[in-house]
Amino acid sequence: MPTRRTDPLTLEVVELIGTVVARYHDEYEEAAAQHALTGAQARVLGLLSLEPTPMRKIAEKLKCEPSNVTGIIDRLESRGLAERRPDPADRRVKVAAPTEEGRDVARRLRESLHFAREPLGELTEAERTLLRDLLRRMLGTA
Amino acid sequence: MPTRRTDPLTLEVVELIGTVVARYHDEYEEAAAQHALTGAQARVLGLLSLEPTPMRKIAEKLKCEPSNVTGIIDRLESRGLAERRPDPADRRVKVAAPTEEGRDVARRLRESLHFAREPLGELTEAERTLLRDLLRRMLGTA
DNA sequence: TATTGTTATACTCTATAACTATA
DNA sequence: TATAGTTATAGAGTATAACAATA
Repeated sequence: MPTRRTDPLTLEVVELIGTVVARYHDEYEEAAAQHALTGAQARVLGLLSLEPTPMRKIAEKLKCEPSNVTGIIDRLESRGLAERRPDPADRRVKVAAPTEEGRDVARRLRESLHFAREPLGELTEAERTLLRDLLRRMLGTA
Repeated sequence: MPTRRTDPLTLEVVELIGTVVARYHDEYEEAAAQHALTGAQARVLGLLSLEPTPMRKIAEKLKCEPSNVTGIIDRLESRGLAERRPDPADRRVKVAAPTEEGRDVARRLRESLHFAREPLGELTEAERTLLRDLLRRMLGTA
């Protein structure tokens, strides 16, 4: 059972993490808006650019109901950034995939996400290693 | 001009931060939902519990248009969690303030935000100090 | 004239429930 | 029967524009 700490140091770290979260979120929305995308559209396009994905799977990754994905893909599709493909193995399934333009937008989107890349440039390699290990332990990854 | 790094170490740290952001966001929404609040309502109630705030100021803190705040405060007010008060110094201004029940909900909300408190319990004090300093430098705070 | 808050409008995201076509 | 995706619906957040009250 982990200790629940309320000392000033822990509270400061919590606040710093809150600041990181807020800044990350703001920069993500801003980058999406530069490409006339909503946050949800940008996230889905990012997913698809990694791998064409069935509608249901997209909902799982977004942690939302499958019915919502229909509209998001509709909007990406109407802008020529994504398309629905049949799954030869299961005719119920529709696999959403980025178009060539969609991949291009996703790439430029990724590049405009300076956050946590430029700021990390301020740290030495040893410091980045340290930060990685601390974050891993916080997240229970290692 | 900071260096834009794309080495594996930096990319892993970026991904870890993305994971932190996602987990933080999910836990926040979940905590809000436990009190039948949306994320936006919970954020505003949290603000008000620190200090009664004019509508316009709330919009600035939320980085949204003032017109949106009207509806959010309306919903908090209809649930008896917040109220609008006149500003004696400027009769155009309406100051939103939490009711006693609103303060109580805000307090319980804060307490249910385990994130970044329990995980930090896994770290020693020296490690938390290190993490604080690295985050500060990343954010340009120090 | 400028500012504060509101209203009206339209769009997107969200969950729920009912539907269809496949399996 | 069960599953994948859709449609229909309703609520909430968002931006924009126009408005009333006050400065």
